[in-house]
Amino acid sequence: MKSKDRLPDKKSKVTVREVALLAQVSETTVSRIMRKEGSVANETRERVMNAVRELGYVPNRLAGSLASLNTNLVGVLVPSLQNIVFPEVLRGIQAGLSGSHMQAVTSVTDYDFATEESMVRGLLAWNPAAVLVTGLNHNEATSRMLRQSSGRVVEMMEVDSEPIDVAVGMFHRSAGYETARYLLQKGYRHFGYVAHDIGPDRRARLRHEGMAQALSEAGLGFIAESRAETPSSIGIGKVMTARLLERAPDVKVAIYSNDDMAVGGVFHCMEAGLSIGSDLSIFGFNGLEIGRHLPQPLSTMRSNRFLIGKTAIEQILQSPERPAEPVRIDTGFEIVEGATA
Amino acid sequence: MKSKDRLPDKKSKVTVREVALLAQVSETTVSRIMRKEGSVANETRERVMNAVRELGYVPNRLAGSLASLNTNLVGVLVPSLQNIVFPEVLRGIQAGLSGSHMQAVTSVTDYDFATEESMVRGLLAWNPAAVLVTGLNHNEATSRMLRQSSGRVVEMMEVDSEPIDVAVGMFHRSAGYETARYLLQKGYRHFGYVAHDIGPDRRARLRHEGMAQALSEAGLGFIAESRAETPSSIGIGKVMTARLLERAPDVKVAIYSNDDMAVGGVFHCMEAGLSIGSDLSIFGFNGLEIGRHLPQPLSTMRSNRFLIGKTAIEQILQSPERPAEPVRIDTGFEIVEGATA
DNA sequence: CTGTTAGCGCTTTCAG
DNA sequence: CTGAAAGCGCTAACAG
Repeated sequence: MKSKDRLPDKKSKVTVREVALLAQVSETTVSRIMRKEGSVANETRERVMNAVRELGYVPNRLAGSLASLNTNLVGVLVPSLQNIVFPEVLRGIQAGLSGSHMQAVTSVTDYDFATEESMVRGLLAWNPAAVLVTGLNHNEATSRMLRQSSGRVVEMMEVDSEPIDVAVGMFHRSAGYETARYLLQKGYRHFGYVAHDIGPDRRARLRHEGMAQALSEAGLGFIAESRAETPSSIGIGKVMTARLLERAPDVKVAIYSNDDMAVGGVFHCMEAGLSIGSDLSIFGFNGLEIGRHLPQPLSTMRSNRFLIGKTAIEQILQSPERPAEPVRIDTGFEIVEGATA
Repeated sequence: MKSKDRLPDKKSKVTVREVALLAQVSETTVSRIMRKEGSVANETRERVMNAVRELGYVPNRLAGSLASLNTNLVGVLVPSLQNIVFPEVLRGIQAGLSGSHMQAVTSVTDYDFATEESMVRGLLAWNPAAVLVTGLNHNEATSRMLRQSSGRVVEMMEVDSEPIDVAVGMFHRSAGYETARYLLQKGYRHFGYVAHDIGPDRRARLRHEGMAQALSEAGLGFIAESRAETPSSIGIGKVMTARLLERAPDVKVAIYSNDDMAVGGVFHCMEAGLSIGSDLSIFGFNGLEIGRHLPQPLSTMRSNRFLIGKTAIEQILQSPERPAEPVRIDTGFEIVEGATA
């Protein structure tokens, strides 16, 4: 053993008690100093801080939070980390959190309501200051727990229906509607739809509904739809595009459930020797970085994912209390005019 | 108010006490039942569970963990969520965790040692059963805290040097070396290097060292290097590739710091009308999904990110105690033979 | 500016 | 199989 014997013993835990003893003050004073709250004589503070350093004291938040009846925890539930969308929401959350003393606890539901329920239960057990969940749909038990929980509840990504406390996101139905309107105005008449498994993805379904409505108002509809039974990926986007064109070779523009799928469509066309924009036009959803850098920039609809995460945190930082009426914050969406549609 | 008055009052918190009172048993018994530990009469158990349901009781883990002196928390620290690499590690972690009763608390360091230090301090305050950090390099204070902490410590991603407790990952130096060897064997002699800002990215630096060594052993070296001062992205990969070729038009193969950068290189070539594989060959690192689906599949080196996360969790689940000697677990790497090099 | 006194809600012996 | 008592480590009043 080469370590100096003066190092704190790893066995014996150091608590406020040890620090107080060493610094010759009360535990309260130590606590006050650690929390940077109340006023303390400079001389005392230094004595205590020296003891803290000497002992390598780290306050136990379990005890602190239990005593003060409030944690600095924010529980976060996202459905997936498979594509870059939710990591970007998480980045927004981290950005919003930085500077605050809050800490995020993240779990992944895999788009499954039962999993969501057990994770919400697990999160609430920590008495978080807030819980951020994805979407406005949950099962009965989850909704009840969230409604009854003492902290704030933010439902992220969509504002299409009424939230429990506050919702931050966009209107997916409108996004779908505007997508179809945009393409109709560009003169397209032969529409196809390519999607991942949107069964568990209510927001993708809402967008599809909006598109269908706009088309129907124009006396049109999708000539063909090609839906996978797996989560979205570039690979499955390629496969589903091939399938769409086999089934309906006269499709002139394909709307995709999201950018990952759309990029797959772009790659399919490149390989099949199809000219994108004339043989087949492509429109995505999300506005991911990759779309901007494709040889022909992807036409798509930007969702403001980072902003959603950041705004969600700003909301809960603003007030520890729920508003009298549920609030919806629309982070909007914009058409990204690319070269593929 | 349309809610039934029989619903539990949202104001008054329910604790073991309330449940015990309603079920006519002691708090101890309630606690035992909630923890599924020790033996209880079936009749009693049912009475208690009914009370639990009626009151909507959720045990407070803060109190529980404080009393039992151990949490089911796993603290996780990753440097970034910008590209899909670390989300995939997190997926592995979640996968390893599912079925266990552990919960992950994740934070992002932004490749900054000082940030890492404060986050490690913040995590340790929750008395986690384990902490998973990225990489084997930390600042002095962080290393000390990790060494002295009571739980397990896993250092993820690399095994190039000696860990504190257990390291799970690959040898990045060897990966770089093998990359260059592979390309040398294919007959390449004019090498270029394209990178993001690898200052804070020790693993990318190790790979670069490995490449340089292999080249030097062959009496060669990089003709030109093009390094950005920003994090990796497809966009910056494009820009840096253009810059490399301006500076050194005779480069025949470019090795990239990772796949994001390499995909940018591919897109640059497509736009510039360069034939990939003959005008310029491209080699990445990571083996991301997108590379497999490019019109010409990307030649790259697969890192097993999901496996790293999953293995890290398996290690800490295996034993709550640190091994006598630090352990390194090599998750390996493999050349992915694509069409770009 | 500092200390005293009570808990926070749960788990843990240890008896019965 | 069940309960009583004694904390876990910290913070919140309230005095002084």
